[in-house]
Amino acid sequence: MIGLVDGNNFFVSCERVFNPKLIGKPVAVLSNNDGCCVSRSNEFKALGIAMGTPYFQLREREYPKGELIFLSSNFELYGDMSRRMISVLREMAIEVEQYSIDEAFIYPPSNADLEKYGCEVRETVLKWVGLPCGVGFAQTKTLAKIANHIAKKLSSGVFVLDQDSTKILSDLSAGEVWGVGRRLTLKLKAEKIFTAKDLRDADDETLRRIGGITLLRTAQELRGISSYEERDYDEDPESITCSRTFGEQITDKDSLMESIAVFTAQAAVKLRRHSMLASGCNVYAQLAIPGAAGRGGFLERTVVFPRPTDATNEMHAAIRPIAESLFINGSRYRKSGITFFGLEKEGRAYQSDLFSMEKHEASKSYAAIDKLNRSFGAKKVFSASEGIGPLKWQMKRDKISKRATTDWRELMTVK
DNA sequence: TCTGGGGTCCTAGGACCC
DNA sequence: TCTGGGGTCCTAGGACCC
Repeated sequence: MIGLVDGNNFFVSCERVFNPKLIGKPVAVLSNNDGCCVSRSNEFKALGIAMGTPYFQLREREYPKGELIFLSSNFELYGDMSRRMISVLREMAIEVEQYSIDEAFIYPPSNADLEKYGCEVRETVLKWVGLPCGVGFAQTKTLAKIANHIAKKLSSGVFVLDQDSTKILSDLSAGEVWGVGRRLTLKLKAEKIFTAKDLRDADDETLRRIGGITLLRTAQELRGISSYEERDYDEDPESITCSRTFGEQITDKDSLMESIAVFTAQAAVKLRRHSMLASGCNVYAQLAIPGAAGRGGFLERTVVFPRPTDATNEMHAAIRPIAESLFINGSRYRKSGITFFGLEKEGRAYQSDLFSMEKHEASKSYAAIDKLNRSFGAKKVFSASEGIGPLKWQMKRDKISKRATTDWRELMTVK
């Protein structure tokens, strides 16, 4: 049996740990730039406001003043709380596969009474970390996801799906199954596949035709046959991205180049954290097209580095001349970003690198720079190309809470 | 007139996830 | 006027190799 532990309303719950006044109230955490609601408390959900609703729409609606509480996202806090939750799970399970910031698959000890064990896991996470979660057990990951959904509606917060699941699957629409999104739901409807049970019992050829091998695997999982390879979600990534929508749109070349330099530097920090080298990157800018709801208008360039590298200055040098061609005079830009690809572990490339001495020196200085920036706060040491004044395109986060667990200067004070 | 088969690697695009 | 960011997997097609 596989278990899925999933934090309830995760970002909101993290905020409540350090601000108990938020308990019992309708609270939502907003995406970057205070764009839209990405995490909602139960009280907020009860008002019928959907996930992803733009914040500006809610500001205009008729709610009594102060009834709804909005917070900017504080990913430093959520990331740290997530690490704490996972470390509790590691103490209690045979194996843990973290799947996302707020959920993990766990393999329970053999012979465990799952109902009881699930409750213990739940209570320990709540007591030690302060976060409520749901725990679901089943034969496969897809079924464990379903068990978890049911668990969250129960007062115990735990559900074991071990008997025949036909009744449960026939009450569940196909679109709610993990791996079935909006597009697939439409295609399935055309084939008269409406419920999770219909999906489970559909014939393989139909499934293969409309959703490829991925959909076939989903159906297998519903049948109780594990079809996902065990994957360690903590292992090294295949690509690393850093991108942001600007706090306000920009029209000048300096700001655009500055933003790309900053995102390059940030992505390079992530790269070095994994001890990896990138062989190149895609760098892009998005034009602000009125009424396009943030879609379209992407300009993109591919840059191949002279050699695989993790040194920010080498990247800046290679990217700058090519990125300049993204700028069109008189255009407005809403976003820019960068994705590193062709990632490899540092040691492997090291041997084939003729200039390894030089490379080694660069790595050492960036290791020192990363350490300084970690100890003394972000952007204490940086390249001038990242901009020295206030950055006018920086994202808006007007309602951010304190980084209560990762910064000494922002600890809670008790009166 | 007749023009193989099998493999790898890379990229772009689509779909999905949280 | 104002709608996030960071990933994964699969597939198809092209380039290239023997």
